[in-house]
Amino acid sequence: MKRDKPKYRQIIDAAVVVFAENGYHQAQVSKIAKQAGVADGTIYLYFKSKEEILIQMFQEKMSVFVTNLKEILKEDNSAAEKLYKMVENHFNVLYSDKLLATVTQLELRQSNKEIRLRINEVLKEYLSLLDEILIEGRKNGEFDEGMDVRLARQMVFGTIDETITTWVMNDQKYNLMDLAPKVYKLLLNGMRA
Amino acid sequence: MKRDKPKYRQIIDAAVVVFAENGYHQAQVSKIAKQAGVADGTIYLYFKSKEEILIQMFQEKMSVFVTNLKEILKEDNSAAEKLYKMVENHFNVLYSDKLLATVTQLELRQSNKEIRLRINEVLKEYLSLLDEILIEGRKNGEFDEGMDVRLARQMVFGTIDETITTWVMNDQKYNLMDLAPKVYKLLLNGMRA
Amino acid sequence: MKRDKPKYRQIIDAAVVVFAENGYHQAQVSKIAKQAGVADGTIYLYFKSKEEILIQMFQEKMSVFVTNLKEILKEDNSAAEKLYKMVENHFNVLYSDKLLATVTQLELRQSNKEIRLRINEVLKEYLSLLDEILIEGRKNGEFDEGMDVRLARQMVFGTIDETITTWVMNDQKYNLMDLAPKVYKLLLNGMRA
Amino acid sequence: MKRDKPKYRQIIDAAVVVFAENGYHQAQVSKIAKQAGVADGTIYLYFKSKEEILIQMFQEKMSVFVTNLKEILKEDNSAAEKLYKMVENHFNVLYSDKLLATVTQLELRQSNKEIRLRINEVLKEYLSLLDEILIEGRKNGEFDEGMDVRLARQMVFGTIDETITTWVMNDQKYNLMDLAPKVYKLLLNGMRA
DNA sequence: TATGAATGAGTCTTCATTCAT
DNA sequence: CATGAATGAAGACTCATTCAT
Repeated sequence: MKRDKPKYRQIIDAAVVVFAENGYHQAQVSKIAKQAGVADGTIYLYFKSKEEILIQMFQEKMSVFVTNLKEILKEDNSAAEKLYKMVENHFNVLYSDKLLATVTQLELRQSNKEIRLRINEVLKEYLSLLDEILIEGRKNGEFDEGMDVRLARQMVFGTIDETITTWVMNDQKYNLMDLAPKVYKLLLNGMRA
Repeated sequence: MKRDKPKYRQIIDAAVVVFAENGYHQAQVSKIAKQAGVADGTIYLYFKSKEEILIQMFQEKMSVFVTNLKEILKEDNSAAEKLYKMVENHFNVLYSDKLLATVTQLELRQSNKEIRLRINEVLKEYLSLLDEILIEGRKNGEFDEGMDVRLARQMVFGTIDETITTWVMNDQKYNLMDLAPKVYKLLLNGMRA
Repeated sequence: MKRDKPKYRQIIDAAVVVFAENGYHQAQVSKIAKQAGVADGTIYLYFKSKEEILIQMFQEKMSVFVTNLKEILKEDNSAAEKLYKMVENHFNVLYSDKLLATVTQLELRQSNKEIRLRINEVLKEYLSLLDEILIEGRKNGEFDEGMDVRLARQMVFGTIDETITTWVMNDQKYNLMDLAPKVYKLLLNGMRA
Repeated sequence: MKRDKPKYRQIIDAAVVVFAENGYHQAQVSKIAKQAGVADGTIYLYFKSKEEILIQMFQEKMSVFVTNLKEILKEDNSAAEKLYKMVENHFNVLYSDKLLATVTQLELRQSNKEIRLRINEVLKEYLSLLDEILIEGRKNGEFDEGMDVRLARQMVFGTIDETITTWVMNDQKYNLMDLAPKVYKLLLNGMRA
């Protein structure tokens, strides 16, 4: 399996650094290769194209969000508590890896429509897990029974996303983690019965 | 004044079409010129660069949002009602001009960081007006007095933005306007005292 | 006659300024028009093309050299004295009009081969007058009777030209006129019997 | 070292041909690439820009003049003999490579001021060696002790340059080498004590 | 005569990808 | 597996010239 080989990881990690430091359009394959310590051509032994690096990088990194969220879902907590942990986790992953935050919130979005559609595919699993929380909360009366799950999910994700993007655009100069409880409270109110 | 000349408008309108149909990076200046019915060089009599077309187009179109929102603020209504009208207006403007919706939600974001910073400048006026609603509602007790206005604004804008982007990504195949009251209700709950 | 109309002169004078200040390749027709205080299109009522401005400008300015040199030839002096006055005049004209010096020594030479051939045509009259001095001097024994007039002319003109070009390239920071007697002496020696 | 690779030389040689045949402004990079038998992009693996080709080409070719002149200076000859050999060498190098003569005397000068300043830098070494001859001759009494070396150098170089340029402009239709002794004699007279 | 808005041909350079070694 | 030299397609922008007014 290619993904387990050390060069595969080297390249993915190099891509995060190069995208964060140079922006999407200045992230040439040769820069990524240099950062990874391999030859340009070697990239193509592991990835079909430059776009593929981007997508696989996103998949790799998203898997952390998904893995963590699955753990959160397994715990014996209320839907509200799960929601809180989900928000906190989302903030925490990007707060802990500021390069990654820059890449996901800014640079990645400069890719073309087709890539972003594929990125959205990757996001879907994460959003489904979020839906599970929302459905559970609606069923057990924590959230409003008339709540539209799809819209609620868009509110949760849209709010989180906007909050983090603003933080990144402001050069990450305030403490993102301080916002987690406040964002949670706002969102919870929105959905409460 | 260049902005009042017919060719200026022709080019702006052509740019919306070409950006929507081809995406930012496939929107060659020659395509825009052809769509506008002018020579390539004519573009540069009205715009300093291709990027400038994008920014000016955004400014022109954003001014509709701002103008409408200013009207809404003048009316003698509760903050909640103003919020409702704001959401409805935002949805309506993009629902009424589906090409524009594609451009603002998808294509515009492919531009580089610098352009997006300038676009954000334009957005600021709109977001300030939104803040006015939120502050008014907080003051008169409609919204929670402990509410963080900046976060609330990010929730409102983030939710609206995510909702519309999802609609565009789904090829605008459902009726966006149906979502306005529901989105409003979710947001209002979030902020209610 | 077009040459007598005021706009013709305005444009020629503007061209000297614009060529000197911006260099040949940055001397756009629109800049010349602006400097001359006329519309772009007006240029083409007086000149067939941009190249034509250059050539006519050179002709106009060269005529000063020629007129002065004709006066010098008429005077009742030895060939050596005429040569001295010729050198002095050449230096003086360009020393007195530093913009013109920049144009003739640097900017004009950036034009293409065809233009420079036409400029050389204009130079020919001047060089023929120089030949007259050389032939006279050779005939009356002032200069070496075995002297090749064409080569001697190339020495005289080449030396003058190189001297002035060096002065211009050094930002005209020393006094060109001080060099006239020394250059004359060098050249005279070269040709003396 | 890039300069030792065969493609580097191929491109330099192709550039001489293309510049000579088409002139500076009609010497498109794609023409040079075609003439060199490489892809357009390959040019940029060896040269930073089109201008850089010009400058490096000039440096490569000028080095022949300088190398030869250094040899001449080493020989145990009078300053006058060295001057003669210098003139002869200068004529001979360009007489032997008529394409190069066209490029140095005509096409190179069409480049902009900045490039010509860099070209002048390259010339300086050559002119310093010429100065050595002149100073030596002045010291040992061969040349006039009151001679201004800078002016004498400008006479020597200006005369040579003008002679060769005239020869090139006349389509190199007479034998340049025949002029060497005559030019030498003229110059020597100019400087003789 | 004079204007100046409009035209559209023309080119350097970048960089993702390939392939001979 | 790994290399990195070579490829070549693609596009924003300038500016001399025209022509309707």
